Amino acid sequence: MARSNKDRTEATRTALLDAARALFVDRGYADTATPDIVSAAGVTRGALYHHFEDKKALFLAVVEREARTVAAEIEARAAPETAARKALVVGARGYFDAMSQKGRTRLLLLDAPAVLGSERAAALDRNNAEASLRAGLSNLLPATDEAGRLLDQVTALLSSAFDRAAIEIAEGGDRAAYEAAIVRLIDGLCPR
Amino acid sequence: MARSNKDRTEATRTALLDAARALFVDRGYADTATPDIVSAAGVTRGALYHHFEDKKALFLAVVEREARTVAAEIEARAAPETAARKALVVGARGYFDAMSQKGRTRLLLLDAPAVLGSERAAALDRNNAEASLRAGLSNLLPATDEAGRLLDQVTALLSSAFDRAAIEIAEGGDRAAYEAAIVRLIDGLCPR
DNA sequence: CTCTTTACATACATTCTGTACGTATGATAC
DNA sequence: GTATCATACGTACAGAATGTATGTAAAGAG
Repeated sequence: MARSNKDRTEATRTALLDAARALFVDRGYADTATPDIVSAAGVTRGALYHHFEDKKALFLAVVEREARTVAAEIEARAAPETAARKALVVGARGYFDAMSQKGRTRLLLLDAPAVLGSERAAALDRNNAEASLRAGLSNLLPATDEAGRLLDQVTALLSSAFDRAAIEIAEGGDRAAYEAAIVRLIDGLCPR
Repeated sequence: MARSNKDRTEATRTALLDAARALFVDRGYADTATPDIVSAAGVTRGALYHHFEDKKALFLAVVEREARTVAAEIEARAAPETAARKALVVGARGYFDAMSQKGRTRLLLLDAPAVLGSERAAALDRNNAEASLRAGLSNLLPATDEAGRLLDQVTALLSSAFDRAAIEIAEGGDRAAYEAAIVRLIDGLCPR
């Protein structure tokens, strides 16, 4: 079985990403050791440190892939041409569904900010889930209103509220109540 | 200089807490080694592991003390007998002031959830900063309104928004804009 | 004054991370 | 096709960190 270098790289990298994701989700970043990762992936630590600069870089790659997946799952459900408010509510449901996948809150919302720093984590969000939230809000809020003028800040704050809701739901909180609270927050932003 | 056991314990514990706080703030939990902590505190690792079960327990003690300090700083400014909305705005300013202390966002908002778990971190919040927020909101929102009925959830979401704002401000964001956005969120919750 | 407990100090075992070095195989130039 | 190079690993090692086990001196109790 002669494989091209490209194929080998691809196979090894995804094996590492898959194994690392499973362990990071299960035990958290700090309690996951690289020997366990490579053992689960069926490779050696030499392969890991060949493809990734260090453990943190591997974690970053896992998180980036996960964030893209979440964004894609939400996007897949977005009904086009719906009213701005409805689109936001649908987006909220999609986000909570996506974040219900076991361990995603830990991976994306707890470990990522601590390991990568809040700036890198926030940047990741901005390019994925937060981007669609911003788009939705900009459709809902007229630029003339104060909430519209503060679009960036309001987006960041609401995004954080979404994250907290996702965490609470993942830990057994009342999903309907948190969804209602989010909707109430959004409705409050609309001009009166 | 013959000291009682109580005094020795007190002195050693606070020396450890102070040194650990400074290093955790400066480098983060993961990049702070216990040899460095005890060296800065002028004691040995034996003393550390005598007074604290492990590194995590020391971190928890640091975070608990810090959370109480933040709550106290906010409380100290709270003007009694002001209107509900004004009280919340004053509380917001106090929170942002308190969280402006260098490294507090990292300690309380980034490392604590990752190290202690979101549940323990959330519980810490509930007993400190989040408690006064809840009280303020319960004065502002009538229990008959939806926002009032969802007080617990709304408090959690807003608390998270406060935290995100504090992080952004600490990283150079526009404080006035984030304050305005927070106020706009709160005002939106008031019944129309 | 004796006995026990507390508050440390020291030494050790385990484990992890990152690096240095060696090797085999695919890719490339001729 | 072959010589050369680059890539993709595997292995061995150095350094450091955590937690524990064990020893000791001083405080406290009776």
